[in-house]
Amino acid sequence: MPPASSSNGGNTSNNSISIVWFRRDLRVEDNPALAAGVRAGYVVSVFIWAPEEEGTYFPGRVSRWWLSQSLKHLDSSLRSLGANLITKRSFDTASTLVDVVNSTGATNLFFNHLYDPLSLVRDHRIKELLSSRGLTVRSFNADLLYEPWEVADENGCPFSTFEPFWNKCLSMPYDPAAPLLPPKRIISADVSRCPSDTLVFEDESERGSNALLARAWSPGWRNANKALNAFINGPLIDYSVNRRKADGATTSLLSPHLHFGELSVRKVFHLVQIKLLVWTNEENESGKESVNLFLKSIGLREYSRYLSFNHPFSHERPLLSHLKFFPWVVDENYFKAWRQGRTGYPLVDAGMRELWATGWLHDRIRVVVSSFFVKVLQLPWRWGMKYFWDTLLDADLECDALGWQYISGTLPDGREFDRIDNPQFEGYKFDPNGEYVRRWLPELIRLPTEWIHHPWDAPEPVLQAAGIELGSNYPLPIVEISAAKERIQEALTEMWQIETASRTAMENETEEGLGDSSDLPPFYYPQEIHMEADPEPTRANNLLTTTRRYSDQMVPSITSSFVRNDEDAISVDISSTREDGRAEVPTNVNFDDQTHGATDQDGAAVVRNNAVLEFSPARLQNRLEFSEESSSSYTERDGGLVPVWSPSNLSEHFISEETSVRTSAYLQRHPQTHQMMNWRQISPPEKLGGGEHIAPKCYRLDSMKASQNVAKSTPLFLYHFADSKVL
DNA sequence: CAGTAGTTACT
DNA sequence: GTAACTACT
Repeated sequence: MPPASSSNGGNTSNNSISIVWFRRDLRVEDNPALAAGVRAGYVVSVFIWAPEEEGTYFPGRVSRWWLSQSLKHLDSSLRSLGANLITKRSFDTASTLVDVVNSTGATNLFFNHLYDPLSLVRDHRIKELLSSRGLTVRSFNADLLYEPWEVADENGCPFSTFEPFWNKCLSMPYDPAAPLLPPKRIISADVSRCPSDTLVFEDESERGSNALLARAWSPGWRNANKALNAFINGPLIDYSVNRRKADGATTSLLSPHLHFGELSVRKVFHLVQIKLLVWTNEENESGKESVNLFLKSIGLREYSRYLSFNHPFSHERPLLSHLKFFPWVVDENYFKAWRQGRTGYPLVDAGMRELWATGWLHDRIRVVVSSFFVKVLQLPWRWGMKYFWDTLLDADLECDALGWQYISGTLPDGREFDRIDNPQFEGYKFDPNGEYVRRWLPELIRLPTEWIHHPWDAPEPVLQAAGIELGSNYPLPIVEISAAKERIQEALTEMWQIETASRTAMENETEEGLGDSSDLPPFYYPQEIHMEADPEPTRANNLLTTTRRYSDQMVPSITSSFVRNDEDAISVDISSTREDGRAEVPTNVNFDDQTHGATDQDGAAVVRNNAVLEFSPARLQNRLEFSEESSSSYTERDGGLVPVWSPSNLSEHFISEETSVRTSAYLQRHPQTHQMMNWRQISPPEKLGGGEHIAPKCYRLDSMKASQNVAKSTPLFLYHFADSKVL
């Protein structure tokens, strides 16, 4: 049992022991949790590695590599300040934290907020658990300019589109908190009874590929600052001009640093603002435009957290459900061709090869390949998002969910669904000279620029001269754009039919509840995910060969995932090893076996091999203890802010909220879809009574009315600060 | 002013 | 490639 905290008055005395729990805030500068720990006295810095808790979103190889490097960097910084980083391998973060409390005598726990759905639940649980054990638990904003609950419209409701959200952020009455300097020194607590585990982030097969990464990237918060300075004093001024070039380092390249919190976004914001002032004085219009565009991309990152916080299922469920019945193409061969860069569209293929080889992709090209995935191949977007998650160096659940939802047309302000971007035209836009394509598709290296983005149109002699045999050493288009357009229209027709049938079924349904729980079918993701074919185009043939090269970029298999179970028993079975040679997170690490089978009351979880995370709203709801309270005292800037979940009925609010979100242009052109969906969703059948007369009210497309509906609808999560009880 | 050419597109 | 918006004749 930990020593009970004697001072619960809110002011931690200056000689108490604090755990500073590092997560995705791997820096000593502008780290409010660390600063609070230093202020309070003795510090135990701890990082807990519990990837199994992430379920499906188990970090990919390159992401794990970055993390391992970043932790080394942080550890050396902390050591030079006086306190090393304790690293723990865990299968249950909460019980590991309790262990750390017990072995160090800590009375405070400080950490910085995260906004992904898993963290929201876990952190809330941990706060409850440790508070109940007498600890002072305080959490801070280190990841955002403004906390999600600080940014609301004039009615106090969350925004549902980006533009007004970002305008509001830029015109807040107070500036984002000024960045904190690093502590001058840290007084370490006695951690002799709290030894570190050796964390293993790569296995043998991954080592070679990872060594290459170090040539291109330098993780760590000091390196992040260098990269920031280099960008601000270099490419930033030409950002507006250069950002459309697929090739070359004209973007900031800061996203992996930001993902792991090596860089404070508030510091980025402040430094960039200074440039804006300078260029405004100099009347440098393109410089100003560049800054505003770059800030907008910072804003999109903010918005991704904002969305995730307000709609914690945005990574697995469309925000607008008007495509709920869309018949996606469930074709693993298409998926494979896309991953391997063998679709026959040079810009798409070049992008996929680059991603595969480097873990990096220019923002434009991400749009191109994901749009192709959703619109041309019509594969389920969550496959694509998962693949991005597994392969991107800056894989970020919130950002990627936002991106894929945008591409898929399931955001209120997204693009229309039935618009297909043509990679041929995008190719000449983003890669006018074909340099990017030739770099990643050497088989096309001798093809003239005139044909580089549409080799299928090239005359036979040209192809011959270039050494290209379509269908042999470079594929013909896997799907024609015109065929994709037709298929989209057919599929939409089919979707409306299914919807109508479903609505009819609902009308005849006497029992309630069937509809909502079935909204989210278990996430099926193809299991055989490797990069099988040899990526080197000179040797590649058109067939999807099955030569396996495990040493290269692989998508880690879903070896084990948490499945939230309805029973409150935990059975952890991590040890069962895989027979095949797939990449997986190594498990040969030191960990305490007693955490292994630990039971706790609400984190019920079962690890099953090859199980896929199922994390449905209904189940989440069951897991949360909702608070009755709500509060509007959002004034406190930091410290003690722990979001508390408080809706009465999660799924109901979520769905009714969907209906009031401003409709997209697509819906305006297809009102019948919208009408049906809303009609169905707005209230369960048994409350409908007459039915007919309720429907028209709910799908009114008048945007003013719609925004009022947003305003009136109960927010999905009413967060408030429960810390008055604790501090 | 209408019509046309040129441009830019997006979370 | 299409839509939507600018600037110019």
